[in-house]
Amino acid sequence: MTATGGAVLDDLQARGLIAHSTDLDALRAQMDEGPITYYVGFDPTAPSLHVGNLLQILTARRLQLAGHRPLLLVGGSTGLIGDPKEAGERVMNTKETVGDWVERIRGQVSRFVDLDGPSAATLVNNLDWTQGLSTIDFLRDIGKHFPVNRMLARDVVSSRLESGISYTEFSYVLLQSLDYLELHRRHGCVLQTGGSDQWGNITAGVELVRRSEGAKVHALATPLITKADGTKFGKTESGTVWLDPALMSPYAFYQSWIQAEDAKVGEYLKQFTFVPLDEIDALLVEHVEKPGLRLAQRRLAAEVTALVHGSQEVAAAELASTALFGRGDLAELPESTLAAALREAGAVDLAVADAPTLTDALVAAGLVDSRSAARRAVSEGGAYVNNVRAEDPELLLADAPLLHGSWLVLRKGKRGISGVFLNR
RNA sequence: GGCAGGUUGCCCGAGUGGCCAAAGGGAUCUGACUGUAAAUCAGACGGCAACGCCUUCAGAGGUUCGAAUCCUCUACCUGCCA
Repeated sequence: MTATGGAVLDDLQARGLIAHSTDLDALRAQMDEGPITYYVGFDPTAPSLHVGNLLQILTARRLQLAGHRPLLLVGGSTGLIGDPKEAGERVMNTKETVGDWVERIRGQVSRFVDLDGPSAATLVNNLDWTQGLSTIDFLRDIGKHFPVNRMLARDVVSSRLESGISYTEFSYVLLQSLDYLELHRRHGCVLQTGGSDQWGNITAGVELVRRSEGAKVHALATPLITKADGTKFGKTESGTVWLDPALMSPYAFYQSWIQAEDAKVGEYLKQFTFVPLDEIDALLVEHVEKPGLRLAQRRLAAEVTALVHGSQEVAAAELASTALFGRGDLAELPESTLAAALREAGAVDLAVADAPTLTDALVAAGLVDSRSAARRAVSEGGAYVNNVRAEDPELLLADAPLLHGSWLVLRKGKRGISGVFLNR
């Protein structure tokens, strides 16, 4: 944890955070000589960062804790262009939208690092050096270093040649490479980190710095985080796991980690938390003995939620989770606890006057997409009221056994929970 | 510019006049088992005032008692020839 200099690379490696790298020994030697400056970039493609980005922020934080200086780049210009992805051409967002997202993401990113002190982080925006750049200068100074035959050979690009790729996206790699060059010139940056999906862009930058400055700079890529079945991590049934509490409640965020698979929970603990490795190993031993207790998942959820939302939110999420998923009788929970738990998990207010039925409530709570789906859930035995399986989709909520006179706990399946507050 | 083929539900992909809300697979959801895990097995999977009705098969129009299926135009994609 307190590794400094180049030893931090051992920690990264032990945590399974290095999937690709340039010359690691040379990097280590340079880090041992003194603090280095490194950068990681985030493109504003959404109003918030997600857990995939979190891994990058935390990796940057680990390096900072080891005494190195982070440059956190939010891509005001690259976000306007769009990194080519296999799925196809990206939707172009307006400059206003991207500008707004840049601000939000700068705010998110800066919470995870120290902005003061000897290894203070600096926030940078690549709009600063692309705004005034003329096309002619760009093509002469940057473009000249990029052989099109090699650009075409890159996996993402070649996979897009069939389906089509715009010149805009094709050019993206030049901009990201330019970022590295600029940061090298302006800040002496000698390391870029990022996800393995960025490896091509990152090494292109390394190459550009070498060609135009004759300098040897470095790169590290974290692995693609996957679930046990090999699919991409960071999605729940409801979509992306966002860091912004406005887009995903801390409770839902906590839940997404609680549901981590046994086969993966150890990896996640190493990659997404600062818990010392020996402590993680000890925890995993315990977890293997008593997997049913889900100790590893609980610790993981608590640690990551604390990093992103703070320990107060962890307490609230834990309280809500224990209350709603615990073995105890819901009716025995004090009203304040129950209400707090349900407000945390998400609750809807319905009026007795509207004579809402179970079907209405399932829809209103967003547990199902349609009334058909609500009826289906009931007929499949997948709908529960106060943890008791419901039989009748037309059940009037007013006739249900209300907790403390006005609350119901609605559940669909194993994990979908919502509260209903019935107004009289 | 010419010729040929294609555009189907979340994705892939059958279907070429009625038996089609549309095969099959994937994803997803639910149940059983269990631990808010995985694997396995089973079921579901357009909507609704629901044994019926409504809206879907790129878009618009047409033929027909009846179209995803036939015709016309438009848009986009692919291959072959210039």
